[in-house]
Amino acid sequence: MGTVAFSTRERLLTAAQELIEEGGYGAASVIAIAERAGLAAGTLYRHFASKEELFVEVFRSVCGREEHAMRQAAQAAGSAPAAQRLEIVLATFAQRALRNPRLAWALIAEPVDPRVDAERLAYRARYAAVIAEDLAAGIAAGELPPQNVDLTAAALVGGCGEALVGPLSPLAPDGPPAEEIVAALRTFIGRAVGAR
Amino acid sequence: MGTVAFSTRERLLTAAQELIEEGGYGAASVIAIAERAGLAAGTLYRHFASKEELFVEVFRSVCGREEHAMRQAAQAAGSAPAAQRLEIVLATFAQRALRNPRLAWALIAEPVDPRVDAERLAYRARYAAVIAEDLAAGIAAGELPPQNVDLTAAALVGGCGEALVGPLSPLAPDGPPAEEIVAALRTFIGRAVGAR
DNA sequence: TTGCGCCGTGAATCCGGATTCACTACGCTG
DNA sequence: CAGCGTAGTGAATCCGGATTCACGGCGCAA
Repeated sequence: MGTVAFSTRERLLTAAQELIEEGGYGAASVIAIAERAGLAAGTLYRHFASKEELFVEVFRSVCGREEHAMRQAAQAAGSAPAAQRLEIVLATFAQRALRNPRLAWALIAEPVDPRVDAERLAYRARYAAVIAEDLAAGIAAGELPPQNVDLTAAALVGGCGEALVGPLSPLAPDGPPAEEIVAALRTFIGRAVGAR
Repeated sequence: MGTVAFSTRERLLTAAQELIEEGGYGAASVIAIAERAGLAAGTLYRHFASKEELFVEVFRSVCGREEHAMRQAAQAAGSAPAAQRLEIVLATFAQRALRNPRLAWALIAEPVDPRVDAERLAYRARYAAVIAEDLAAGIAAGELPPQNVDLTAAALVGGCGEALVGPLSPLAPDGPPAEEIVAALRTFIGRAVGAR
């Protein structure tokens, strides 16, 4: 007991994620993935119809985790004023990204095959949806001024993403410390949202 | 007089741009580009060391044009209050993008080879620099609250980009009309920047 | 006219990965 | 033990584009 036997499928998924984490999509070739999972290339196809399918699944699991973390943060900040809740939710997103930069970069900005990219789009929309909910609640409560909720949400997600692209980029090793970035981001968010 | 003879090189560049405009990078294969320019594939290599080099050049010329347009808009709005100038500059960016969605999408979001992608990053930074200048001026003039200029600038560029990704996406044909998007964006920008 | 570059040609070739598939190994069941 | 199914193997193959290069014309200068 204790040691769970990981299925081959799972091993392939983690192998892929690890490789992406270390060297981006480029490093995650079928051969490299299989090798890390202790298998031969052909075996991958016993478990996934294609490499792309495997990637999509990795993408989903990681992004799903992020979305979940954001929702949890929102939950936890339940009673705070709307603007603060939004700051907290997006700061959560940013902090998590900064803690695992290479993976975050892969999810946010690195070029990928179109089908995987579609997944990216989808998850951005979901992140935006999380933001939009809180935004709408804040407006309804009279805490925030009326505004185009969907656009503001998209702009916030995009804004945070872009603000992180620099710091996350595998090319630009070290910029300002994470806390500073997050703090500045919170100021930005608070204002953008129309908090007095 | 009047009719300028376009060099073969120029014809290849416009052919590539047109193809990207119509069908994205995927549509711009070496053969398609050469064909549209009225040439054979091999000829492209008499004028560019590689396909990539050609792409980078297209990218630069288009993005350079955008940057120029933004700077001009900033110039023209010279006397307006800082927040308004920023709105105007970014609205210019957005409007131009919305007028040529497929190309804008290719420049802003479509997956490309890393070297071309590097160009994208570089130009985002230049757009951000344009914003940062006005931002800094506004703060110096006491019109805007002090803030992390670079981060705000990046977040604004990213925010506008993301807000446009939906509307621009070749997959999602028609959302709200352009003016509405631009108007909502201006509200967002004004607030994000800290205008009273 | 001959010689020499320059521009252009496009079929043949290269290239880097994904994908296939005939085969082996192992464990289970009748 | 024979039969069968599942998991695994990895060398061979496929694939889609970029890239090469041996081979014309064409115009200019000697």
